Amino acid sequence: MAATLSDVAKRAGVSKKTASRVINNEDTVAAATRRKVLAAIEELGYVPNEWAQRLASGNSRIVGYLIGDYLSPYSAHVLNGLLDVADAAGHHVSILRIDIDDPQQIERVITMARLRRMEGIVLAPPCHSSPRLMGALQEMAFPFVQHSPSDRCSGCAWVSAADEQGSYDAAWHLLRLGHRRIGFIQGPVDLYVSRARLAGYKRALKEADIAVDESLIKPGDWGFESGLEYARELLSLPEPPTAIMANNDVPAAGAIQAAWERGVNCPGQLSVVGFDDVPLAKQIAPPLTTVRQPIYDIGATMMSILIEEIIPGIKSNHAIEVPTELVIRHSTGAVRNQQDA
Amino acid sequence: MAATLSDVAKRAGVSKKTASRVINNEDTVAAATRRKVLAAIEELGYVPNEWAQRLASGNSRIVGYLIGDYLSPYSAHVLNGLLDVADAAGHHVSILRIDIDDPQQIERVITMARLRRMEGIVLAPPCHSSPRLMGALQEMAFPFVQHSPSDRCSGCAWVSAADEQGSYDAAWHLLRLGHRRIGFIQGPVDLYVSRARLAGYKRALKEADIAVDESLIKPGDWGFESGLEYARELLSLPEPPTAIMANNDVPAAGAIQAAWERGVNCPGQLSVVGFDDVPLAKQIAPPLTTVRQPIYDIGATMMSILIEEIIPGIKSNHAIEVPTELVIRHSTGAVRNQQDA
DNA sequence: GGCCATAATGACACCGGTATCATGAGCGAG
DNA sequence: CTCGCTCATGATACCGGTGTCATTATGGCC
Repeated sequence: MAATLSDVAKRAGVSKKTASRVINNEDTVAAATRRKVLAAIEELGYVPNEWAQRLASGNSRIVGYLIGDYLSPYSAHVLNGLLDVADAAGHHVSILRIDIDDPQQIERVITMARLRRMEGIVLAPPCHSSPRLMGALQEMAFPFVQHSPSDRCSGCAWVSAADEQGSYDAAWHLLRLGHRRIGFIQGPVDLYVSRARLAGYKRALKEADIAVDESLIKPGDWGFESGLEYARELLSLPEPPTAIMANNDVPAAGAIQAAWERGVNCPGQLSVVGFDDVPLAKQIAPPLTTVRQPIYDIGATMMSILIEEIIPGIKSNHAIEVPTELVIRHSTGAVRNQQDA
Repeated sequence: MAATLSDVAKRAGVSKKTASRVINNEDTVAAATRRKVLAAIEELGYVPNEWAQRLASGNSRIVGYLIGDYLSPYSAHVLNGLLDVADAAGHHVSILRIDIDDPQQIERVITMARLRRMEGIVLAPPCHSSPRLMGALQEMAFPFVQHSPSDRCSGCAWVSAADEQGSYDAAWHLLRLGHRRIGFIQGPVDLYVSRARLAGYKRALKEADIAVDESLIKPGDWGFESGLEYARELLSLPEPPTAIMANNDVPAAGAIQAAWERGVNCPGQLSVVGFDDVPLAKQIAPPLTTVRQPIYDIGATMMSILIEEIIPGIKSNHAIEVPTELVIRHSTGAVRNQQDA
């Protein structure tokens, strides 16, 4: 059906190899020959078969993007960055979705990676909380980059936002507005980012000479429901916080909804700060003050270092922390006097 | 490095073809032989090379997902459905992102599809508004499914939500609450879905004996900003609407924010209805009344019919409309008497 | 004019599988 | 015992490219 390299070669009156040289822009082809081959390609509408090329040349140029569960808006945005860089470099991105808690699925990842002859993998956050998976990958010497570091894997490559600093900045923003009781809704506590962001919050409080009140710190799972639920709990406290920081914009939106539910004005009576700056942040009312991570850039950077350095085995420092930026919108305001509240 | 089929065959003392038979579960292999081969596979840790299999067998099992611009939260959710079905069927999904307005990009799509030997393509909404692309695909007899129909392509396969009916239901919900002036923010007017949803709105108004006031109908582009902007315009009208329907949840959130900006209470003074029921819908305050589309299922259905019927060339009716469901949350309420407003 | 370096090209094996068809073994029937 | 048939298996070509290395043509130099 489709024209093959042999067809092109025959038509141009050259060997397969010479036709191949033209396609790959090798420089040892005479100008006249090149023209003949290009003409044949044009006439036949030839398009090479990538899979045959990859098989023959021995490099698959396929990288995996491993995400726990489903593709979220957040990971979709990371994926945009991954895809742009991968496309430009002629690499494919194969999406692997797994349930990280199921040990069998980890086998499946390894199998898929080998089945598809992937050359490397990008790991989305919850994935590198699995010691089994990390162990298996390291044992196989399988190239990978993590999105955010993990303490189980020292020396591993990662790209991450400056979580601790970002959280610290957000906390100081609230402190400067006069808030003294600041609630904190964490993400999954076994994740590095959750702990880093909590650490930033605590560092800021310490600098401001405010004792950490553990009753104001709640766990969470990055979901909307957890933000909603824990914010309700915080607002029900005998002495509720005047501000809530969430580890992520989605639970921050939950906190705003919790305030709305009971008629607590935001930012009048409750300030809320998120983290990430996903599209949601500016789509809610009030628009959310949040710590912007360059999500797209993190994706692009991970793919760059994976393709350019890690897969070729170039040694370099693959721990990249990118700065965050506090984006002040309308969900935060000066703390009111008690009688106003 | 990795064991090949030849290695397995050698170790098991059989021919490559027999080893291949075992791998593909062909039934003409003696039980004893099968055991030997399986043992060899186990010992060598053999995993077949999918690309070699695909090259040799002549079917690539690759399908494309073509989206305009970037992967949005909405298309990411469609993709989840696509991926689940594709994975189960052993197919790969290759994401193609293009700028639909650039004619050169259309060439690129065709080239990529041929380069990667894709067997079919799923087209996300804005893509089938390009007559050039559709023409090229039809001319090549390239298998594809559209997400939502397009009038430029009669007889083409598509899967879509019941847009007209969903919009009609939403409009009646508002009518029953007593609303007589209902603003409408459309999506891109050249898209089928935009027109279908507008048609449902008009049908409901007609049934309720309400004349369509064109000043209440605004265009839009599915973006948040357009919802915000057009809602501002609607609220600035001398006789503003008491409710706004948007073609999509994102601009509906924009409408809610526009109301918030000027202190218009939602749903007290303004009801807002969206469309799609993306996660955003329940993450805003007030939670959005919207028309739920089974987004994931639409993705899954598109992939199913593409793989099972369209690529094999089985004739059947590939125009599938899936029902929508009105989800009533808190952004809609009974219209108030004028003096309250 | 003869020699050698260099540029251009082709023959052929190979990547890791599958498909076709021939062949040999085993077995029941005549 | 032999024929004919089915079942299991293997030899070999092939998918559509790339890599290696040998070969041929060309040109510069002594």
